[in-house]
This record gives sequence, structure tokens and C-alpha cells, in this order.
Amino acid sequence: MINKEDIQKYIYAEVIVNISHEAVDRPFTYRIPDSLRGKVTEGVGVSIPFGTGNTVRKGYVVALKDTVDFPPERIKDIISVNEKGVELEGRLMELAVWMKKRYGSTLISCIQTVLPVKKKIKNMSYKTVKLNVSGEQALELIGSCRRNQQGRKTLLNALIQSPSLPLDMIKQRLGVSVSVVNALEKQGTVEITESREYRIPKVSGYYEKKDITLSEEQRSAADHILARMHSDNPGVTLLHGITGSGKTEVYMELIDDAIKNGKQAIVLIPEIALSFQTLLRFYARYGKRVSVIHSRLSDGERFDQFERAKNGELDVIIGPRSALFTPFKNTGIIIIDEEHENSYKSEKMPKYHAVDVAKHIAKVNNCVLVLGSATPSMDSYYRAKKGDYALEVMKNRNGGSRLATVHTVDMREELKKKNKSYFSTKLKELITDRMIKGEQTMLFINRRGFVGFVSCRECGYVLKCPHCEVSMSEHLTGNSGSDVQKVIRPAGRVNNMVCHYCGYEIPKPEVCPECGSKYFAGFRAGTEKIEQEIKKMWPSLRVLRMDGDTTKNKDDYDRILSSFSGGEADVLVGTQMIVKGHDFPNVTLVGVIAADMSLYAADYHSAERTFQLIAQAAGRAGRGAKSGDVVIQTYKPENYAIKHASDQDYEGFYEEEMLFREMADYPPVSHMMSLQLFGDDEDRLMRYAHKLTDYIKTVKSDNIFIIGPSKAVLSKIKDVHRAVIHLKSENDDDLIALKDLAEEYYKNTPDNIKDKMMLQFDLDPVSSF
DNA sequence: AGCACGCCGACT
DNA sequence: GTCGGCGTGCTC
Repeated sequence: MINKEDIQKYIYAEVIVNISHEAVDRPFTYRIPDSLRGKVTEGVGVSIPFGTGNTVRKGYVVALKDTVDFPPERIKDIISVNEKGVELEGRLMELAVWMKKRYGSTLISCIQTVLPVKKKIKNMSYKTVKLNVSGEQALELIGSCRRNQQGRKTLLNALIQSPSLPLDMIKQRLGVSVSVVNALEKQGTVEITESREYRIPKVSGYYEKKDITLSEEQRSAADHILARMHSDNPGVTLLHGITGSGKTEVYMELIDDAIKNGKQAIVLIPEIALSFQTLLRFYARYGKRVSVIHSRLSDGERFDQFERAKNGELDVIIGPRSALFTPFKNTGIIIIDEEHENSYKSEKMPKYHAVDVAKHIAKVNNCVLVLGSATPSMDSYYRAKKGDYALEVMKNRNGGSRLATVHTVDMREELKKKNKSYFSTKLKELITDRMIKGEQTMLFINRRGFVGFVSCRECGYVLKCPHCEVSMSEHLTGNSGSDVQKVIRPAGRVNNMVCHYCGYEIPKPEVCPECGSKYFAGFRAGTEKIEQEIKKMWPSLRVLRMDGDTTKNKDDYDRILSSFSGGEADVLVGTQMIVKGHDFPNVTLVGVIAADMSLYAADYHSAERTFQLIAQAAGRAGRGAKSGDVVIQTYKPENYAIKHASDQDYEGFYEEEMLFREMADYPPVSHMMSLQLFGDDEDRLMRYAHKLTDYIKTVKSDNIFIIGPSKAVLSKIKDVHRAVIHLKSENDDDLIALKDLAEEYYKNTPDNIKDKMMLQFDLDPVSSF
């Protein structure tokens, strides 16, 4: 990072010119004149002479440099710094600078994250060329054309046929260049108009508009938040409402108030939960004043929604984390629904978390931030308890539908009873029952974080790192490039168990260290296997499968869900993607095949994630009038995450999980930063990881703890090796400062050492690396 | 996006 | 020769 004194010494600045065109969408180098030295910083707006005519244009500084590879005599001076960064783009630039500082990465990729794609602007601003004179006059002009004025002739001829044509067509189909059109415009023969017809995402279907009366609980939550919204310090509110408690109605009440006061609302929803039902409710309430952003929109369509927001045509935007960057003039409320969802964390650089960024935006705009969830993240609940957030609780189901009956099945007992199949006796019995009744079943197998995990099928024991309290993963031994995703043990070779936080490594025990059982191995079952088993056991059942393989195209997801909800199948087998927010009234049985799987992911979130997934899966059964059953199969029924999830006891889970987090000093008690290293050669990578760790040791403050370095959980992907160093501290600013030092150290590493290596940062990571 | 450069045909 | 239309390519 660049500090105050350093700014003085930079002579050159890389500037992005504020012209919305692909051809100039790259940085240009400018000299910083003495008078502006020190005032020019990353992210500021500047005026610069551009092009041969030296037209004064606006631009944004994306980097400072003291050397250039461009011929210095051709570099021009910056004219001035635009002090007022209040305009919309300026505000987003400031956000980009803030993100770059907090999450690392480059300013340019932060800008790309924050600003909508500019390239496709062409498609949006349709320029139309209109004939400004009568057809006769045009004919006359053609007659008086010289022989070298072919361009005019063809254009005028075409315009006589149809008096107005899109500029694109003139250029491409007619082969007439812009200079012709421009000449004719100067002469007054034609007129160029810029039409702004936005592509508006279509929503088919109707939702009956009805007046909503809030329940007492909803009313009180809404009133409390409204009071804070109108105060000087709106702050953050965590809305903890159980499934079906009607959080959406509360959101709408708050949004109404914002709109009434001339402000706009941003509503974040995890992409996967962006159901038609939810959307239609918003459309029914806000009509043309609401729009949606989702991954199936083209870049152009997405851009248009941002344009509409900028031009004041919208009050509400709904979308995934990128909707956070909607350029509203006066954002009055930000709502993040299903706040605990992992999809709010970006996996790409900059690895930002939507909640984190939303807090910043809310603070800058002095608007309220509402986080809603039935199973809040440990982080949010911790802050709410500490008093950093306000907390509103809704405990009652609005429609009065009943909670499902939960059956927890101990799979160790099943093994003793010689049942080695994937289905417990109870689950088999209930599936058969639903088959007879003609009701639907959802089977859920959680494979997230299952990479390399090993447990005992007889006693449920799992090997944990004695230093880090996280599960260890199985790796192939030898430095032949171990890829844990394909753990195959060659005859006579013993695999190793590795801790991916600190690198602690031991040979894999042959038998369970706890009970001596030889069933000590990875549990490998996928959705496909489960599908086959069902077909074998109940040949008459129609099965649909939903996982990464069957949802390669974006449409597949909708197709599978709608065909299941339309009753075209009896059983839906899937990964975690089936448990999110969809209501199927005819589903009365939900089975969690192996609840343990996510429990043993090699990071400290595993219990939290397991709790959330099971609690959500359980919430899927009995959404309609019929009562439902949930079967949770586990080798570890006494585990607190599984126990509290089956009891739907959030508070109980939180208390127990906090004990662990406090003991091991993991977030939310402290913050964590992972330094992620990529490289072609494993040995060189690990050597460098150690060197970097040694350097960090010499510069870190006392409140920062280093764990590692270690091989990453996914130690090799596409032939690129990965290593990781974890840093822990109660103060996130100190971590960020240390990150800057590490980045500097990496930059100063000779190129021959860091050849083909890469360094990334992740603040408070949510998925194992 | 906008401007200038250079090619080429046309006209004094 | 020189003027002007027209396409092309570059902009720190």
C-alpha cells in the first residue's frame, strides 16, 4: 500500500479515460505536474488532455508509478484533480479503492467489480440516423452528387427507402463509414438521435396483489427498524426469523418507507434462492419501479438495469451480491436476505464479502442495513449479541403450518444390524410410505468440503489436528503431486493425514484409533450412486437428480425444479443446491443421507455449515398443509451441530459453537486472513511459503498469530500447486496492514524466484482453500 | 468517442 | 497540381 510520504515521489499516474468505448478501456500514462504532486492518489478523478486534439476529458487514476516504459516525451501532464468525488462514478471509485485496500487484489479488478461492464454500451445506446429533408430533396442531392461521393449516394438511397436507420446497420450492411454520416449531419441533411431503450428482464406470471397486514411480531420488528432508519445512526439490524415467519413482508414495509422518503432500496438474495414466487411478490408491489439482476442476464441487460437505477427509473433492485453496486442516487436501505449464505463471499479477487461491503456502503450513505436469516452466521449473531448490531427476533410461523417431525438415525447401529446400504431402515420405510401415498421425497447429500475426509463407520471417530482442532484430510504420500480429489492408494503405500491450517502430517492409521475398527475410510457416495440405488430398490419411482453435473446450463436448474414441482418425478436427489428456499407443497419427506460429510471439512466453519444445511433441509418438509418427516442419517448423532439442527435449536447451537470458537480463537472472536500461494513447482512453492512466513514473523505485531504454512486443501488444481499461510488477529486493520507488507515483500522478490507464482489474499475466508 | 492522416478520384 | 471525400487507426 502507498502511504502519504510515498505519494510525493510518484511522477506518473495511470489514468482510465472516462469514455465508454472498448478501444480506450485501458490505462494511459500521464505525468503528475509538481503543483499536483501529492494530490494525485489512487482513485481520484482527474482532467486530462486526450487525443490529437488534446480534448479535455475526465478520467480516474488507477495506479501511481515512478518509471514508465512509454517514451517520456510523448507523455502529457494531468491538468487538474477533481476534488468533488460526490458524483456517482466517483463514489463507486472510492468504493473500489476501499475494496482494494481491504481485500488486496489490484485496483483495476476492484473497478471492474464495482463498475458495470462498459463494453456493451454500444448495444444499449442505439444511434439512429434520420433523413431531415423530403424524399424529393434527397433525390435532388443524389443527382448533384459528384462521382466520388459514393458513400452519400448509398446512404441517401437507403434513407429514401426507409427514412430512419440504425447507425450500426449503416456501418455494417451498407458499408458506409461514420465520416459520411457526420458530414451529412453538419450539412443538415440527416439527424443522429440517440435512443435509450433499455432491455428489461421479462417476468412471466402473475401474483395477486393483496394488502398485507403484519402480525404483531412483524409489526414490532418493522417499527423498531423504522425508528432506527429515521435516527442519526441507522446501523445494522439482524432480523432472526424462523422459516415461514414472514421476513419478506417486513422488508417490504421498510422499503415502502424508504421510497416514501424519496430513497431507493437494494435487496440481496442468494442467486440460488431467487425464486419466481419471491420475485413476483416484489413485482406485484413495486411494478415497473423494481428490477432484477441475475446471472442469466447478458452483460448488456445487466448494464441497462444499472442505467435505469442511475436515471431514477427504479426504486428497488433485487439481485445477488453484485446488486450491491447499483448506482442509486440516494440508497435508503440495504437488505441482505439469507445473510449466512456462502454465496455472498466472492471467490474471485477481490474476495469481498457482501455483508462487509454493505456495511461500508451503508455507513457512507448513512442508511440502514438489514441482515435477515433463519440461521444467522456465527459472525452476525456474535455481533448482535455484543451490541454491534441491533437484533430483532421472529419466532412464529406466519401461516401456522406445522414443523416437520425429525428422526435422527444412528448409522453405526444400522451397520451393526448388517445394513450396509445408504438408506437406514427408517428412511426406507418412509420412502415406501410416500410412494404409496403419492407424495414426494427429497434426498439430500452434502458433499461440500468432503474432499479427503476420513471417518470411522463403526464409531464415528474423526481424526483432528491436535494443534488446530480442525479435521485432517487424506493425501497421497510422496511429492509426486498429490491431488486429494483423487485419493487412490497404490498397493503397499500408506497415505498421510494432513492438517491444512498448520501443515501437521501423520501417516493414516490403518484402523480406527478410537475403536480399532477397520471401517476407517472416506465415505464416498455421490448423488449418482444414490439415484442408482433408489432405482434398484424402488423401480417404479421416478427420480430426478440435481447436482453440478446435471445443471451445467443455467436453464437446467429451473427445468429440474419446475418438473419436480409439477409432479413429473417422485424423488429429487441432489446436493446442497436443493435445500435453498424452494417451497414444494407435496414434499412430505426429506432425507439427509450423510449429515456428517460437511462436519469434517478441513476448516473451522464445518459445524456452522452442517447446522445450517440440516436446519434448512428440515425446513423443506411439510411446507404445505400436510405434515412432514425429516430423516437425518449420521455416524455421530451426539454431535452438537447435528443434535441442535434436528431440534431446530439455533440458540443452543450458537452457545456450544461459540465455546469452540473462543477456545481456538477463531472468528468471530478474531479475524483470519489467508495468504494463498500458487505455483508450478511444489518444492519451490513450499520453500517460498516458508520464506514469506519467516519474513512475516519479523514484521508482525504481537497481536497477530501465524499458522502454517501448509499445503492447501486442494493442493493441486489443473497442475498448479497451492499453499496457504493463515494469520489470526482480533484486529482486522492490523491484518490488513500486514497483508500490505506481505504484498510489498512479494513484489520485491526477484522475478526468477517468483517465476510463475501468484499471491492472493482472503480476509475471513468462508471456504477451504 | 473523436480527430488527423493518407489514399484516391475529380476538377481548375 | 491541388482540393475534398472517405476509410482507418491511434489516442499516454
